[in-house]
Amino acid sequence: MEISERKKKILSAVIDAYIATAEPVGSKAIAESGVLDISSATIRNEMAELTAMGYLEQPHTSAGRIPSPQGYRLYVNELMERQRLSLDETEQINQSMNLKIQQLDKLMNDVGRVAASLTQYPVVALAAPVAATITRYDLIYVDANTFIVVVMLNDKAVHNKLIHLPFSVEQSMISRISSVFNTMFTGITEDKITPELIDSAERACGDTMGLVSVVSTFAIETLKETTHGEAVFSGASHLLRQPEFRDPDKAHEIMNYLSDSEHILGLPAITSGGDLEVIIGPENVAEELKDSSVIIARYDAGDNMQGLIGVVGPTRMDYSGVAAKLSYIAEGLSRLLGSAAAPPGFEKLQLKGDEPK
Amino acid sequence: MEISERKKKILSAVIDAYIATAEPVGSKAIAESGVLDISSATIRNEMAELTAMGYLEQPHTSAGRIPSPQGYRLYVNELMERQRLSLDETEQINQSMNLKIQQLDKLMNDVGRVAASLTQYPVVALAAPVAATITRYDLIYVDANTFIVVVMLNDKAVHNKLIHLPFSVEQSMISRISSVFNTMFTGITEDKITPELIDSAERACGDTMGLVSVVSTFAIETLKETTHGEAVFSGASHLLRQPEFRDPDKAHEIMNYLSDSEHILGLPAITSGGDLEVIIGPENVAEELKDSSVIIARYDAGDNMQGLIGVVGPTRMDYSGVAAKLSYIAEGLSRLLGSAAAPPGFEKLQLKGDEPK
DNA sequence: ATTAGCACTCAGAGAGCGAGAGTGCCAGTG
DNA sequence: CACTGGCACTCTCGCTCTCTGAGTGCTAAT
Repeated sequence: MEISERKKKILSAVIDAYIATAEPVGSKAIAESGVLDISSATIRNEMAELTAMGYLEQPHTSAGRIPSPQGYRLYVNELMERQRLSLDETEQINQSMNLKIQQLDKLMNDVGRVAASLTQYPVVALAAPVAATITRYDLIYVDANTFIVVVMLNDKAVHNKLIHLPFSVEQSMISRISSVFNTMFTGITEDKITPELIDSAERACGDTMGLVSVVSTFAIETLKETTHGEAVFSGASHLLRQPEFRDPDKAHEIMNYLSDSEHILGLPAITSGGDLEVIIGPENVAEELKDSSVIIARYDAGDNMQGLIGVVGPTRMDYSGVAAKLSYIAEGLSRLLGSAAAPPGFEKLQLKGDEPK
Repeated sequence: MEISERKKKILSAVIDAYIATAEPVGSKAIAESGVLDISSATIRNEMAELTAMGYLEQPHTSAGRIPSPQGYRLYVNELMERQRLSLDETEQINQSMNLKIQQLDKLMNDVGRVAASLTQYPVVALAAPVAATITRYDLIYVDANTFIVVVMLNDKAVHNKLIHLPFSVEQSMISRISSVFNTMFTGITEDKITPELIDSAERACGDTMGLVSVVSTFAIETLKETTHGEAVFSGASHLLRQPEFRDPDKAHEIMNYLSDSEHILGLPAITSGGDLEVIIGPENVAEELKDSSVIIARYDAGDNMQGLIGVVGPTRMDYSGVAAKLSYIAEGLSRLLGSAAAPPGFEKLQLKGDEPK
C-alpha cells in the first residue's frame, strides 16, 4: 500500500512527540497538537493502518503508539526537517572547537568531548585507519647518551620520542642515521619496514649498536598506531539521562561495549561512505546496539584520510538536532584538517602584537 | 569508652561481610561465620554498643547493621589486613603496564584504563601540577614556509608542533631563533615568559615577522598544560555495577562530577601527602562525593614531580584489595618514571637481534 | 470519508497483608 | 558477672488485589 501524504504527516507528528516525551503517543494528543485539522477518530484509523504497515508499534493494546525502526527510517530518509542551527549554536560550536583543539594528537579526545557536551549524548570519535607513512625523520642529538627522534607523518602529525642509550654515540653517527632514514624509510607503510630493510640500513650507516633498530622500532610503532586509528568515547554519563537507559544493566552493557576501542574501530566497516549516516536500532550489526541508534558523520582529515564522529543514543533520538550539530562539527573539522585547507598550526599563528597570555 | 579487642573483631567481621554482600549484617550471620566463638545474643549486645559508639549504623530498627564512616575509618586505620597480591595478579599488572605504556603523553590514559580494569572501579589519574620548565628547544626547518618546534621539558616529556607561515623564512633565521630560545627561554616557568622577554628576544634575533612570538606562544601553551596537570577518568561503567549506584541519577551525578577535569585537578589539595590515602564518604569536601570513598596513591614521576592515581567507589568498597593493587601500580610507575630510575625510553631499547614486529 | 459515542482493555499506582529477618530485653546458667 | 536462650516486637520487602484512566476499536450517524 502506498503511504499517503496525510499518513506521513501523522507519522511525523507521532515521532516528534515521542522523541520529546519518550511516552507512547495517543491519537488525541496528535489531534490536539493542531498539525492536522482532523478528529482524533480519523487519526486513530490512520494510526491503525500505519501500525498494520509496520511504521508504528503498540506496546500494548490500550496504549498509544511508538515508532518502529521502519518508521524511524522513513522519518530520517524523508520526513525529518533538516534543522538549522541557530546563530548562537554555531557560535558556541566554533568557540569550543577553537578553544579546545590545541594539539593534533589530542584532537580526537577534545572533539569527542565537545560533541558530547553539545549533543548531550555519548560520542565516539575515531580517525579512520589509513595507510600511514612517515615523510620526514629528524634526529636531535641531546647528549652522548640521548637523542630525540622526531617523525612527521603524511597526515602532518608530528610524533617524537626521547631515546636513552646505555652507551655513547657520536653526533656524526646520529646525523648519518638520520639521512639514511630520510632516504630509505620515508613514504613507506609499516609492513614495508622489513628486517631486510633494517639490515641494509644498518650496513649503510655502519651501525653495529642497534641504533637503526631502535629508530625503526619507533617508526613501526608510530605507524601502527596511526594505521589502526585511535578511538575515544566521551560523555558516557549522558546515557544515563535517557529514560531507556535508566536500567543500570542496560546502560552498563552499552557503556562497556563502547569503551572497548576494538568495537569502535570496527564502525567504519558498517558505514556506506556517505557524509552523514544514520543507523537505526536493529540495523546495527552489534547485538549490544540493537536498541540504540548511531549517527555518524565523516570528515576529511586531509591526504585522503577520513575521520568519523558518531553519536550514540536510544532509537528515540533527536535525529534532526544531532544530525545538524554533527554535520556542522564535521564540516568544521574538514575545514581545519582537510586537504584543501591550510595545515594545522596556520590558523593559530600569532603575529607580533597579539599578546600571548 | 575504650573499644575492646572483641569489639574490633566484630566490627571487622561486620565490615567484611557488608563489603561482600552490600546488605545490612545481622548478629546471626556474624555468629555463624565462626570468627568468634560467642553466641549471637552476645554479639547483639556488642553491636548495640558499637552502634552507640558511632561505629555502626542501623538503617531501621529491624535490620542488621551497616558500618558508619567512623567505622570504616577505624577499619582502614587499624583493622584491615594488608592484602597481599597473588603472583597471578602482580604478573597481570606487570603485563598490562608493559603492554599499554608506550608513549609518555598517553601514559595517564593508559594507566587509568589498566587500573580501572584491575580494580573494577572507576579511576581518576592525574599528573600533579608542577612548575614545568623547558630544558631544550629544537627548531626543524621543513621548507620555506614550515618548521617544527620540538621542546623538551624538565619532566623529560617531549612536545612538538608543526608551524606553517604565511610568508617564507630563511633557514638561518630559524637556527638563530633556536639558539636565542635555548639561552633565554630555558629553565623558566610559564609566568616568567613576559612580553618584555619576548621583545628582547625579538631584538636579539632581528625578528620582525613575529616568529619569536609564535614559538613563545607554543612554549607558554605547553608549559601551561603541563603545569596544570592532566586528568583522566576511566572505567565509568564499573560504577553501575555497584548496588549503591543503581540509581541512575546518583550515578549520573558522580560521573558528571568526575568527568570534569577541573574537579579532579583539585584532588591533590585534599591529600595530606602520604603514599596511600583513603578518604571515606563524608570526609570528602565535594558534596558529590559524600557517599563515595576515594583511595589515592601517589607516585614519583621524577624531577620532584608527583602523580596521583585514585579509585572511586561506594563507601562500601573493597579497601584492602584496592589499596594493595593501587600501591603496586604506583610503585611500578615510580620505578618506571621516578628520579632514581632510567628515563623513559631506556627500558624499551631494542638492541640488534630483537626482531621488531 | 469523517466524526461522535461507547464499551472494552490493560498497565501502573496504591492499599493491604503476611512472611521473615533482625532486634532488644529478660531471665536463667556456669 | 559475663554469657546465652528465648521471646515479643518492629519494620521492610514482596505479594496480591483493586481501581483508575488513558487509549483503543468499533459502530452508527452525518
